[in-house]
Amino acid sequence: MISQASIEIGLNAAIVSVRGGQPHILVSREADQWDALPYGPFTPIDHRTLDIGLRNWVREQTGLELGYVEQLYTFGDRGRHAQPDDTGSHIVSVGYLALITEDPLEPLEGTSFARWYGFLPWEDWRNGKPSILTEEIEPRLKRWAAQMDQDDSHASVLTRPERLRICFAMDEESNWDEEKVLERYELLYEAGLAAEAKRDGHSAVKLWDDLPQLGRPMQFDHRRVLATAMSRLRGKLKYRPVIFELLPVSFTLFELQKIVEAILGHHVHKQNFRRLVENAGLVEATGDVSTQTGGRPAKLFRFRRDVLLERPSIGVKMKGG
Amino acid sequence: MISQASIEIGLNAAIVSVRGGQPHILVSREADQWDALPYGPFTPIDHRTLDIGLRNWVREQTGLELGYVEQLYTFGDRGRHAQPDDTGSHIVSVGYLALITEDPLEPLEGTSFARWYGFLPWEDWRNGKPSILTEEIEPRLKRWAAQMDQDDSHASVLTRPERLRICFAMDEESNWDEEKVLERYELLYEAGLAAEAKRDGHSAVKLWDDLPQLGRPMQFDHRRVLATAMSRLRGKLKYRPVIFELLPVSFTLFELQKIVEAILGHHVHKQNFRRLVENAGLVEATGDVSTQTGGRPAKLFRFRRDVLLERPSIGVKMKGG
DNA sequence: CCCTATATACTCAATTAGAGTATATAGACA
DNA sequence: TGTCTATATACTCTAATTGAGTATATAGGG
Repeated sequence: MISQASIEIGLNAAIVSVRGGQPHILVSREADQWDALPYGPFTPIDHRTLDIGLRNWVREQTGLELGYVEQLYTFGDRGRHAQPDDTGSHIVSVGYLALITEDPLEPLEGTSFARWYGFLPWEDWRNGKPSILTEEIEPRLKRWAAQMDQDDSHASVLTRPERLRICFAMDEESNWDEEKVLERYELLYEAGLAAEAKRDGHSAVKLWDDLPQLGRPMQFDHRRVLATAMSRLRGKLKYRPVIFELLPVSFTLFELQKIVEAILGHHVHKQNFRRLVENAGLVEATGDVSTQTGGRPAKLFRFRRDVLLERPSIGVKMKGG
Repeated sequence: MISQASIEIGLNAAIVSVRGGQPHILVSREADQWDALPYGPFTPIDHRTLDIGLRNWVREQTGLELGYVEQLYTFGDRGRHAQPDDTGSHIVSVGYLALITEDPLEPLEGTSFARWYGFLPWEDWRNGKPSILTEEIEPRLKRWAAQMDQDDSHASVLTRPERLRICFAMDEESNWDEEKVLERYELLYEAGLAAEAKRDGHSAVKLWDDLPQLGRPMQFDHRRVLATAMSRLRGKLKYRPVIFELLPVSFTLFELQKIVEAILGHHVHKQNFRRLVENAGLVEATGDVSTQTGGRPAKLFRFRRDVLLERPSIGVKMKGG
């Protein structure tokens, strides 16, 4: 009698915090289950806007008070494993990115912080090219690109080798683009190399029999949300001063640099980084110094809130070094 | 007996096309009603993803086959006039941006193309600073900034004068930031200067009695979606070659420039624009020339699709001139 | 007092961006 | 035919930005 199944709106948040030089996200972890992002339904009765709804259940569920929050994307095929005969309610999920500082209070029972490069290990180039790329991913992607079935020859304007080149820099001239996190994950999913693809019954998985775990999988489409968050944050860093949402009120320039590197997944040129940050007027000295650095004491800085009033585009653009 | 009202997902699209030097959007227009964006519900039974759903009902409703499509934002307070006692279904709306070329076929009955600067006239600086700013908007915004009520003294980290400075460049040093389209519309709404604010019973409207129409209003929150689309497109132009989605297969560099200027809302330096576009390898000469230009014949170019395989970030960054 | 580790300052070349001048080639029209 | 006008296209110049490197400063540890 009902012409369409009911729809539910799910909000899930990638809540990012850098601790001990590693970016982490808040996950709910249960035995024998993949990790999941904090998730809550949107109830328009209680909350006027999506943002308010998100802040509320995050507070209830984790005890955290979110500061910076940004909507990422709305996915209609949550988990991608809704079957055609599925009569239950359909879930549309709205992904969010939230940033918090290395935090005083521990999250509540059932949730914990997990390293985000545990889920997407090929994204961390701080110690050189990750071996998982050379040893596991690239050989399989090459096989997948060579094997061209009719099924999706029309699926894209680009061929599979071209897509590998763009997303994974799989030839000599190409450069690894740190912002293509989502594109890389989607491509791995499509090639059947993400455990979620197997769960969803994706056809490409039949190519592989002894597939190792390529990054920790997550429930539903949460790894996709995480990849979206990483893409967005890596991009936004370069033209908005969002990085300071991850830092304490006062910090040394080297601490700032380490946080930036943790997010970008590669090193930056130290001297140029200092120049950029200081010339852009992003920070001001507090007058204090930190002697905890192991060498000459470092001046402490704070974020200059006035930059919000100044130039429209400002951030920490910087390529490797 | 039901603990929450049912939720409906609405998809609406800002379908942009430049015709005769003016950007237009497709609207459905009825007598005695404000214009609305093409709107359709998302039915997960029929369409696996939101994008597919969008393309489908746009085809049915307007006869258009969309090419480039990009999700903008998901709003939970659609129309913002849902009352607390509203027992009907709640609508979450997902905004989309779509780009089509100046089109051969006319849209179906009931829909038509409307100039987007008709809705947001203060955004078009191609003929200098719009008079609506100096004569209507700025004096009222100054009054609104000066009048500080307790209601929202805590609403923002920035004061009202600071926000005016950032969004509307309302002092000597500040520059108009063409990408802040959404922020400007939101501020006008908040100041009670958008007709939609009056419709929604916003308290700030009581400041004004003889308020002229500041841009054509739209139904629901559609002018907000349009502003989001304009912001996104103006930004994206600068680092992705999306502009070509609005152009025919072959074009002169001046035609390309005119389209860019139409979107950005200001003029660019002609010689530098040429240099940028050619050096970036965005286009290649077709070998033909166009004598329709009124002066020396102009070489015709086409978009070089190979750029998609090359540099990760490429577009037409260019400030006024 | 030297060694090491980090902080901070400064230099230099290559590239890019903003603004302007100069030249080329069509049609219109005297 | 020649000149005017309008547009197209090429080139110059300067300032700012970026990528990469060298040099110097100041702490603690042995």
